[in-house]
Amino acid sequence: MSDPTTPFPAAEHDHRDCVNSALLGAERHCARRGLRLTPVRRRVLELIWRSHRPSGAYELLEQLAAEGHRPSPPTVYRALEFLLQHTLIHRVNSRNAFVGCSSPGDEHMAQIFVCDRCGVAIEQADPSLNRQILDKARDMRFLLHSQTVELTGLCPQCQEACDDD
Amino acid sequence: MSDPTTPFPAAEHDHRDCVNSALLGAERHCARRGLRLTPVRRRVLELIWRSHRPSGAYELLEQLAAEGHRPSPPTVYRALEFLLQHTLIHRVNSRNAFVGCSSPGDEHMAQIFVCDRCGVAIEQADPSLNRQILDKARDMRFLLHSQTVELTGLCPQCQEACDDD
DNA sequence: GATGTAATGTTATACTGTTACATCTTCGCG
DNA sequence: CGCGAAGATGTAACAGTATAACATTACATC
Repeated sequence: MSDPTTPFPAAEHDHRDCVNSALLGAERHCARRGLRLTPVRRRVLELIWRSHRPSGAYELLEQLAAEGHRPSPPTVYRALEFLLQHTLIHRVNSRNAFVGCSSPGDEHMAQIFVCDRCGVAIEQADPSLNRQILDKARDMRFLLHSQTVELTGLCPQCQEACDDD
Repeated sequence: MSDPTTPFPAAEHDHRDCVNSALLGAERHCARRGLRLTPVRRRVLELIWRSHRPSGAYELLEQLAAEGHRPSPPTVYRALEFLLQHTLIHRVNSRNAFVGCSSPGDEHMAQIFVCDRCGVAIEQADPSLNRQILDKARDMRFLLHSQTVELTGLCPQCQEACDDD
């Protein structure tokens, strides 16, 4: 059953839609800004979007190697840097991994919810939470540059699965 | 001038007080719970409290080595694990580093503000921010286990310093 | 003092990320 | 077109972070 009360993707969702819209969004964003979504960068983005689970850099390296490219770490890290810089992906600091950004190219404050069990990470940009953080920083006279807000726990699907055990 | 409007430690604050109260707090907490604050663990905690800047594991290793201990990575990581487990320190995920916890032994949701310029990290447990996060998780039917909230930017002191440049 | 558990020592290795420099592509421009 | 500058990729070596696996020692309890 799909559950509209949670942003977590249903197990049976059509993931091709996710990939397509992510790549389309990235292409549009790059085209508009004259950025070069080169084959490596595009491929890395595609690999990251294979699932909603954050991918590690060396995991991506292996996947590229399996396709015959056999790139070296800097190649992948450079692609990741580009994708990060232009907000096509997010870095999940608590896991040293990378996940597709759901509003590509749009610089924004976001929270990332990561499920301990299935590994799925989803992004939320909750306006009132963002506001609260900005207010708090202002109150502290802290000039905010960037934020890492990562919440880990169990997604709704995995809670049900655990109950069944 | 000390500024009561910010929780960032003033440059000229008496840091011995910080260290003493941290160690005292840790000792009390361990005593009450029958935990063993062994020499290594105590020493690592002390080293972390040398400053308000998060320390890396290998930085701690070097400092221990300078004292003649010459421990190996697992020793330090095990001490860190103990200190983390009992909330005597926090891990700063965005830096792979560790900072002293200001309410030792008390499990709590905290936000960490890290200054890009001076490196100082301070901890805040803002109740309304915590509430907001809990509410958000509840709305999403997400069962929250732990959180990483790290905000980077410029502390008040460093903002002034930058203005002078 | 024997015994079981917790803590530490030791070696090796896995995982994550970067430096430095060479080469190649792309693109604007004369 | 050809040239030069900037951008992107290739390559090799290495730096930084963390853990696995197993041996040994210290400690508490009986």
